[in-house]
Parts: sequence; C-alpha cells; structure tokens
Amino acid sequence: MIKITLPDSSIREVDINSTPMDVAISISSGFARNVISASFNGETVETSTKLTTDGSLVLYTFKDEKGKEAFWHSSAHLLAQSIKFFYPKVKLTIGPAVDNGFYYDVDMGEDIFSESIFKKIEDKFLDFARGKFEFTMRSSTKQEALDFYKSEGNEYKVELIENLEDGTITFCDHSDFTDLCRGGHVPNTGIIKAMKIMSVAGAYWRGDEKNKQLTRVYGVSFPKKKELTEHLEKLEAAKERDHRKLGKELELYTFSKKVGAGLPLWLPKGAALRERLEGFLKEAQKKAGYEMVITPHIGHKELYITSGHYEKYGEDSFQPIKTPKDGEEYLLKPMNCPHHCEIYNDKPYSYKELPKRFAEFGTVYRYEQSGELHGLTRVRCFTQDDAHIFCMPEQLDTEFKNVIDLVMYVFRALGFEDFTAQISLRDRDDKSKYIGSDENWEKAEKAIIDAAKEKGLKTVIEYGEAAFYGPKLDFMVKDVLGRSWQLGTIQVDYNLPERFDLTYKGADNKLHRPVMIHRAPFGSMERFIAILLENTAGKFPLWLMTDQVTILPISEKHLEYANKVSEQLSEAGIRAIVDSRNEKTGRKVRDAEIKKIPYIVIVGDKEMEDGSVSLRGTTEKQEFKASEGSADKALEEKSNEIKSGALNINDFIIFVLDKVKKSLKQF
RNA sequence: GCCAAUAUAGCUCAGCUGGCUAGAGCAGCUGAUUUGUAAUCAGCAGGUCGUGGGUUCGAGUCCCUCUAUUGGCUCCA
Repeated sequence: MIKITLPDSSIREVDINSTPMDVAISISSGFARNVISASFNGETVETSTKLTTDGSLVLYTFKDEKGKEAFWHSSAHLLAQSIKFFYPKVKLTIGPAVDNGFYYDVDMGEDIFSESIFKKIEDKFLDFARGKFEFTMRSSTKQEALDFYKSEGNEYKVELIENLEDGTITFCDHSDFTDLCRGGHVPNTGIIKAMKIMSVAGAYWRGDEKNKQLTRVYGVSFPKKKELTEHLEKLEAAKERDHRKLGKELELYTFSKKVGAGLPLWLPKGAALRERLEGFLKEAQKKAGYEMVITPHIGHKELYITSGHYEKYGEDSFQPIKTPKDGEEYLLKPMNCPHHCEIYNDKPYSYKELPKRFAEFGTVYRYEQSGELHGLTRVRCFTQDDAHIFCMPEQLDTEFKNVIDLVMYVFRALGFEDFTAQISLRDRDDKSKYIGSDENWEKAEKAIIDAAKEKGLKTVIEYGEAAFYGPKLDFMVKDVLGRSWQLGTIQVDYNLPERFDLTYKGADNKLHRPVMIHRAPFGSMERFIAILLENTAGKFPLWLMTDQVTILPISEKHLEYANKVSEQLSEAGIRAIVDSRNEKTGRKVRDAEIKKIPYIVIVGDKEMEDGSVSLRGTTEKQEFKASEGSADKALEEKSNEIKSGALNINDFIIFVLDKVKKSLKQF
C-alpha cells in the first residue's frame, strides 16, 4: 500500500501500482469521468502511470489550466494524425498547447494547407477521437529515436532529439500514430468531442527567421460540443468591442490607401478625444514638475548615428530625406530622445537644477513591416506621450518611483486594472544586440527591479525584451482577443547620456554624467486609445465622452428651445448635441442609446413652459449608483434630488458637472 | 518581410458551378407626417465589383501582378 496525499490534505491509501485514474475512481466515478490529467509530486504524469511510492497527487479536469494543457496537447497529437492521414509525406515538428487551444507545426513540402481542407481534417480528427484510443508512453534510446526519424527523413525531429539527453527520450503512441513526446495526455481520445481548426499560418522553424517556414495549424477542442459553440460565440462577441469596429462607428479615425498604410487620419471626434487625454496628462505632468518642449519631425542623419539608432534601425526605417544640398540627409524622427538630449545640451546644468524633465507629445515615424500593421495598435506614424528625465545617479531611484506613480495614476484614472508590469531585461545569451557597458546595464537593471519591488508592483521578468540602449519597465495590457500590448513604459538609460556627452556641474565643481529616464505613461496615443476603446467598449468615462448630453426636441416647434438649452450647457462646459431630425421621440431615444450618449434629455411643451428639461431615467440611475461616495457633499445632495423627470436647467447643469468631476476622480 | 485568406454603394452584406441594364438593409437626399422615452410612411439617389494585366463569344465570378485589409510568424527604438 502507498499513501497518496490529495490537494485538500486528505490521505488515501491505495495499492502499489495504482494509477491516478484508480485514485480518481476511488473518490467518485463521476469525478473520474472528468479527470483528464494528473501530476504526481509536482511532475506531470499520465492518468495511467503506475504509482509506486507515497506522494502528493493532483487530479485535473478541463476546468484546470493543467487539464486544458493535457487536453489540448493530446488534441495536437490527433491533429497531426489527421493531417498525416491526408498528407502522408508531411513532416511533423512540434505541437504544443497554447493559451487558447493548440497548434501543430508541419513541413507540408510541396502541398498547401488551405482553408478548403479544414472541414475534412476536422471530420477525420473526430473520427479518430471516437476510436477512444489510449495514449501510451514508451521510452526509447537516443539512437533508436534518431534511427526512427532518420528513416522517415524528418530532419526536424532528428534535430530535436540531438538536443535531448539519452535516457530522457519518450515516444507516445495512440492508434497507429507515434510521436516524440514528453507526456501529459488525456486518458483516451474519446473525451475530445469537439474540435475546430481556427487558422493556418506560417511559422519559422524554432522561431528563427533564417530557418525554413513551416505551416502552423491552429486548433481548439473541447470535451463538449456546446463548449466549442460557446467559445466561438465569445470570439464573435469580442469583435463587437474591437477598436477597429468602434473607431469607425464612433468616427474617431480612419485610414486612406492614398495617404498610406499605417498612417491614421484622426477625425474631428478622435482629435477632440486625443486632446482631452493630452490635457489630462499635461495637467498631471505639470504637477509632477515636467516642462513641455517641442521638437521638429525630422533631424540630421548624424543625430541618429550619434544616438546609435541609425546603425540599429537605419535599414528598416523610412529612408533619409535628401535636400538640394549635395550629401545632406535628414531622417523622419523615429523617436524623440535624441532631440531631447540636444535640448539638454543647449546649456550647462548645475546639479542644483536637476532633475530636468522634458515632456513632449512627440509624433514619430517608424516603417513597421507591412505584415505587422494592425488598426491603431501598430502604425507607422504615432504620437508618444514622451518625456525624458535627466537626473543625478543618486536621484534615479526617487525619479523612477515617481514615474511609476504617474503611470499608475493614469492607468487607474482610465480604469486599466488588469495589466502586467513587465521588467524587460537583456537577452542573457546574446548581449551583442545591445550598446553600452555591462556595468551600466547592471546598474540600470538593478534600478528598475528595485524600484518596481519597492512600489509593490507584481512583475514578470522577460529576458531579451529590453531596448537596445537600456532595460525597461513595461506596462502590458491585453486587447479584446487576448493579445498583449505594451502601453506605458519606463526605461533607465546610461548610454545616451554618454553618446551625447551630457554633463552637469556637481557640488565638487567637476563635470558628471546624468542618468536618463525615458517614459511614456500612455505609450502612444494611438495604441492607448485603441486599448481604451476595447476595454470600455466605447463607453468612456463621462469626462472623456465625445457627446455627454443629447437633447431631443419633441417636435419642430421645440427646436428653438432645445438649441437654447444646448447653448446653456456648452457655456457651462458640457458637450451637448441637439437631435433636430424630423423623427419620433422613440426613434431619437433609440439612436441616442445606440450611440451610448450618457445623458438623454427630452424637451417639449411642458419643459418649454417651465424652463426645464426631462431627463431619461435608466442610464442616469446606473450612473448615479456607480458614482456614490462623492467628496463634494453639496453637489452630492443636489444630484440626489435629481433622479429623473423634469428638472430645472440650472440644476441639471450642476448635476452633469458633478458627474463629470466624479468621473475623473473615481479612483 | 514570410504563410494563409479576404477585397461588391458611406456602413453591413447577397450575387450558386462565368450568361440580359449588379441586389438588399441601414445611413444619405426629397416629400408627407409634428410626433412624449429603443426604428412613421413614400419616393429618389448612390457601385469602372480594390488596381493593372490575361483566359473567354462573354468576367463581379477563372488565372497572374500589385495594393490594402484580416489571422498568425518574425520584428517592435
């Protein structure tokens, strides 16, 4: 007998050589039906692995991450089997589970994997699944494994095996299909009841652009058909809040083929939105001691040779602009830092004057690869809410932490609760991609790690994600399809100050080198607005909303009064529009609701007579609930009185202004 | 840049295996209606079917080029 400890600390005694599935059955047969994988003493095992010692066992169902992983990993085996069925000559490479399903990378040779065969493969897949094949693990010597794949002519598997240690190599068999595999499968293929091929893409072998491009087939599978349907419906619903759809509907921005790919055109409403966001940040930055600067959109090529950007990105950028003067070349600015360095170089600084914080909403141009362009999140012209802080080394810690505070203030004000603070460090294996001394890099990396820790940020460390001149603290937020995007960023840089020979006079009357912090809380206006759209589904906080109030005159004879109300509201700083269309009120209300206008007021005979407006109820009540707990008692009491129905115009103005104020203070 | 796919009116989409003047809904315009809290009715107008080439008696439909877009890969100062 052996003692098995379960996650709830209960201990079960079972016969030696019992399997995790045996343990599951001993708990309950209903539970056992849902068990799809297991781990024993922290290691992934098969549900059919014989347990021979005491230990702790965790059983996973599809609800658990580990369960999903086994489920999708097993599905990848079936997918490979199905592809192989139609294309016997295909070379298999790897097929892991990922966040939203699984994929298998295959070398199709001369064949093309196109959408037209998705259905056939899916059917075959389910056919195989219904065979209820068990997955059997089998150890192999390195030589045997190599021989097997060499005889198949599969150079990919051979390469994989060559990198493995003898004695650790295992195969997995099911049905008549065999694959090199570490293990972690569902009990049998029968529990996979639904599968759909999501897409097919090119993917380089081992993620290296220089290697051959393989065909990556993405799929997703579930234990129940219904779950697949729900999954697909969820994806469909997510499209409703896609910023590309909302941006069009809300008339924020557009693209023109004539202007060029990746060059957004900001429409009036989008431009106004941007201005409000900029105003918000400008105010916060002013309080935090930043000074605004303005720099040109181009700069001498020499500027970027000095900064090192030309060497690193010159080939892949918009190419230099020539002038009538022979040999003179300018570059469209791909970043603001070199310009800001030259602003610092404008005059000598005393240590007493530091830190200097130069901020600019700086528009930059980067020739992103055509296949990379994506809505507003990846464009070729964007505006960074950029600033560079030049400080003494001993000020770095405080400055960095203050910037974290600023970023957090911005994120909280706009409701980004769900972000990841990513510490982006150098690639540990390949330092050739970076400039500057090891000593400076280590100082910079330490500064970031310490500051993030002191601020209590939950961080993840990513190697190889640093900028070429320094490490970064990146604030990552997910979009509606689960893709991660960098918004805010804070970077410590010891390198550019050296390259631009930046100095300050210290208390010792000697010249010293300042440290530079690059930072952008939004990251870029474009990307930030895109993610904000997706996070709020277009329902911005009131202070940001394009139209805050719409006024609906009942009929033509109330139009004049409606316009008068509108004027009064705008004078008070409220953004109001009048729906003067010759439509019924019901129609106007419907359209206003669809446009997500926060406050809908109706004016007719009654309102005209007593100088009031009639506020539509439902939206208002929700708003009211959401904003309870105002600091401003008098205003709060006033807004308490106003629930809905006819209101005096001045009361309504006070009410809306209060709501606007609260919408910005709600954190 | 690479792989796969898509491109028809301002928007969302129909148009089967090539065959009369390319359709619909919404939006727009005109008229009627003067409206009280989620779609009033009628009419009109709107498209070189992304671009350029080819196959064909005939191309929105088939083939190629380019461009843009979508999902990935790679990249992301």
